[in-house]
Amino acid sequence: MYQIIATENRAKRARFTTVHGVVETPVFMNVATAGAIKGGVSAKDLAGIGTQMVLGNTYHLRLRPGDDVVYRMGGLRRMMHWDGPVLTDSGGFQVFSLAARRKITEAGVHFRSHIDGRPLFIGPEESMRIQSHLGSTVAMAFDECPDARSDRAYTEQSVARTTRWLVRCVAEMKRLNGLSQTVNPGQLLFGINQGAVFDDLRIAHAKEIAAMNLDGYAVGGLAVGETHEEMYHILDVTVPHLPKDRPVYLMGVGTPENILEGVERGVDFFDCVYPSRNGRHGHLYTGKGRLNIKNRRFETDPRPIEEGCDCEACRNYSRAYVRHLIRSGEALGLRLAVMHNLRFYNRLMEEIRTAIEENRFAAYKKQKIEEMREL
RNA sequence: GGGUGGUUUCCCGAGUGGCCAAAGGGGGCAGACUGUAAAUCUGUUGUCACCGACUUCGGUGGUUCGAAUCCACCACCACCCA
Repeated sequence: MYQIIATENRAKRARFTTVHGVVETPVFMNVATAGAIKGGVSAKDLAGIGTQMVLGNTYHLRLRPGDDVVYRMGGLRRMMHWDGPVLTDSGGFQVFSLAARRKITEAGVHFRSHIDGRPLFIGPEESMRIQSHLGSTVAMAFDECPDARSDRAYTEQSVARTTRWLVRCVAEMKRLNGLSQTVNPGQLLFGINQGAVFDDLRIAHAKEIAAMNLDGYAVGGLAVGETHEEMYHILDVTVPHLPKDRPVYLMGVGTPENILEGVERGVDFFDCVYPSRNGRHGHLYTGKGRLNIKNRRFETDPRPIEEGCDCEACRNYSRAYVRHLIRSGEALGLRLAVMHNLRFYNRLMEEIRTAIEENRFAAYKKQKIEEMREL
């Protein structure tokens, strides 16, 4: 159930109620592709930093440990000991990121495993079955995420195929949810809008999938090579054509600024590898901008990563220590850095929600973006 | 005391007459990363007045048009024999 609590222009503050818990939006989902936040952060750690929802991946979990294994272990949520809602991506993004190792057909996509090269086929039905096995709260439709620079002809036929795949996803999910032995009754399905940077294709596709009465709608195929201006423009023209009474999810995005811009354009859900990956690489977020903790200037910096942050790293350790740990390849360094970044993102979303409730999001956003450029 | 091998740019380590400011690795410095093939990848790492010049390969002297590379002596280091 999706309930809008407050709005400010197109920005929405909403509540998404699922069988696995309530999600207050706008929300940033923490990315746990293979069933864990990379960098040594556990589900229990997430509970302590305000994470509401995590994301897992069909392709990765299918390969290892296998969705049948996850199923036998009681589903991804139980296996990773996460009580809250989980969204699983469909493998659609891997059609893009593993472009060199796959072949697309009408039936689906033939991959070669990035782990051992073995063949793997995922089509709409397979993706739904795997996600059902994983026991996620929200399953994503199996789509193709084309490169932002794809030409119009390719994009047109790609979007048309993604739509045909969506019809099959809906049918298969309906079948799975209707089985008496179903793994997780009531699993939700989000559709995905595509169309690269072509306004008319985006709009036509949005209208087409909006009519399919899905549980939520994602805008995919963004932040894959186009400029920020193009991404914001696509949101401007696309989101208004998605159902007002369903959550909107901007897939894979993004930077704190991208998120603020997305919220302003009506987005509820975000996810991105940035906080975890950048954390592992020593790029730490603060309200005044991003700092590369590996830089020499932090060698003897006694301050916490960010003054006033309540994460484990900032409450207990200096920048100098975190710098040393990261540079030394210590697991603790990765963990502290990732925890800090996730806490930063979670806190940003908390502030955004409050700002919308208090009808001052526009001012908050403007000030936040300015402050984040101070470093 | 005798013998053999060695001493290369921050470190390790290639290089045995010109294509060498000198491979490669490490370390250092900086950058990239957006539904995670990513604890990964890229650039850079003698000096400068930097499309060119200068200084450098233990030290000094020599051979040569030309030396990190050849010769002599010296200084250290390693191992072996007394």
